[in-house]
Amino acid sequence: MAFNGFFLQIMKPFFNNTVLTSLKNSLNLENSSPKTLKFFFKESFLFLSYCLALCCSLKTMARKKQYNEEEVIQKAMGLFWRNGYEATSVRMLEKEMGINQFSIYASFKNKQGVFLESIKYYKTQINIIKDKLRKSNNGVAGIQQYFSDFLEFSKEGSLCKGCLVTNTVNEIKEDSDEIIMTELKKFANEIRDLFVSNLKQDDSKDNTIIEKQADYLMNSLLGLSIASKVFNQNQLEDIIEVTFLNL
Amino acid sequence: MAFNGFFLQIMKPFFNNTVLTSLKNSLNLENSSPKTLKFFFKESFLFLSYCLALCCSLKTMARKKQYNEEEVIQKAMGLFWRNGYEATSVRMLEKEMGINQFSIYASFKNKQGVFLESIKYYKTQINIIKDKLRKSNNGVAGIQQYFSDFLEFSKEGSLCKGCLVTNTVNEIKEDSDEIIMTELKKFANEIRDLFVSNLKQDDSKDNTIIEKQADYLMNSLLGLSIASKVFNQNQLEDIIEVTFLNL
DNA sequence: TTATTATCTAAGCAATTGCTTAGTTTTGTT
DNA sequence: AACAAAACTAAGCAATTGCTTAGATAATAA
Repeated sequence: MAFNGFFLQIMKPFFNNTVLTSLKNSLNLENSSPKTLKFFFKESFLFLSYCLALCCSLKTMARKKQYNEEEVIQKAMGLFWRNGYEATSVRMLEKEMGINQFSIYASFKNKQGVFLESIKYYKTQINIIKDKLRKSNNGVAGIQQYFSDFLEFSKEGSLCKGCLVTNTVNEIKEDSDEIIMTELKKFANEIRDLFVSNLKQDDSKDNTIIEKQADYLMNSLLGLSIASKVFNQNQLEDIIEVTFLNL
Repeated sequence: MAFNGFFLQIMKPFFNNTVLTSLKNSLNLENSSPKTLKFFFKESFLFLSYCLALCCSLKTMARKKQYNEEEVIQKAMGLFWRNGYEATSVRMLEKEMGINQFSIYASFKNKQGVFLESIKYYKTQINIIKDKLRKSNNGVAGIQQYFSDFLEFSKEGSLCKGCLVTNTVNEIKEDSDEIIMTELKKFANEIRDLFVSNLKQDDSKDNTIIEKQADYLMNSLLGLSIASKVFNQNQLEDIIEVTFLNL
């Protein structure tokens, strides 16, 4: 039996639009807002009965999703990268992603959700140069190449956008968005671990030196993220050169 | 003849409140908004006659200013430093500075004016450690001490606020506030020049090396501004130590 | 052709923002 | 005590913000 308009009409008085959409898309309540969860438990009996009815609905959807989520997230990531998190409004996202606000909220729940998906996409892209470093097995020279690759990666035409993660860490306050902060710190630690791994390829370095040098390299990378917006290409290359003189 | 309510009443229909306040405080039209200037020129005849009357007003003000501008700017600077420029609303400034919004606009013209005054004050404070570096005549070791002094300077209790200038550079987009960007770049160049000056105390360095090392040090300082918010004290000290191994 | 869902459109909401207004209160001078 | 200006208070404005609603339209399967 198909999930039909009759059931939807009956459920409407109990759930708002985005909840209904969520219900249709998935029964996964993970990350639902407390308000939504509270409402769900409050109407648990009715909810259960409708879920039963929903589970009976086996027919494929009449209309397939038209926009590709990865494509629109890529566009959103670009905007966040150029503008920063706070200065990017949902209306700007709507224009850049090419889908309307309702679809944004239906697919990603809220602005933060769009941003977190953008960070995930950013990770897949920067993984290209991280994998290059991982596979190079080239110790410090590999890390130096990573720095150059990173500068190339952060360019958009003549515009240098720095690192999306570093930009955002410096922009939002820790207490204002813990989820985002946690993700960003995780990301930074992954890069640091990679540096440690490559530094360990030099048997002459003991662990204390390696930890210090890893922090030193992270600091330089943080600096480059900002410097890339202010210094010219020659200066940036010189900075990398001097950075690696004694490693 | 005193500047009295009669003149003020007559001028009121031609000027808004903040212009009237400005008129009373000063005849300096520098940095007046184009709208204000246009209005001034538009009513130049009337304006000139009132200026004449104003110039005749020799009596001292009945009531002295009660709040100290430097004190309130110091408080504003602290807020901008902790929160960032955009995340600091005028209502928050009002609370922190302890004066009402009208007085803020009367004294500083707009939010940007408050921020620019805050940057000026920030400069007077960081000049303490810049002067220490300038007078130390201690080459690279003096610069290293400056790094440590900077970390101490950026602390507020256990909170590390980074560099007010670096924070803001990373937060606002270049095209969104040119006046602020210009001030911030000027500030950075002053510090770089100081580094160059100290590096030159080592006769063995030629100019090319010095320019490279100055950029390298600026990059490290930019990095520290962010790192100071994330890394612990030992890590920061290690970063500085490793940074100066290359010089 | 009909049913169903995806996606859109237009409008709206409450809160926040930078800034202004008009009148009131406070304070210091005469 | 009166006068004059500083500073305050309360309210307001237009624009922007994140997010929601209700109905309409488009696209696909049956």
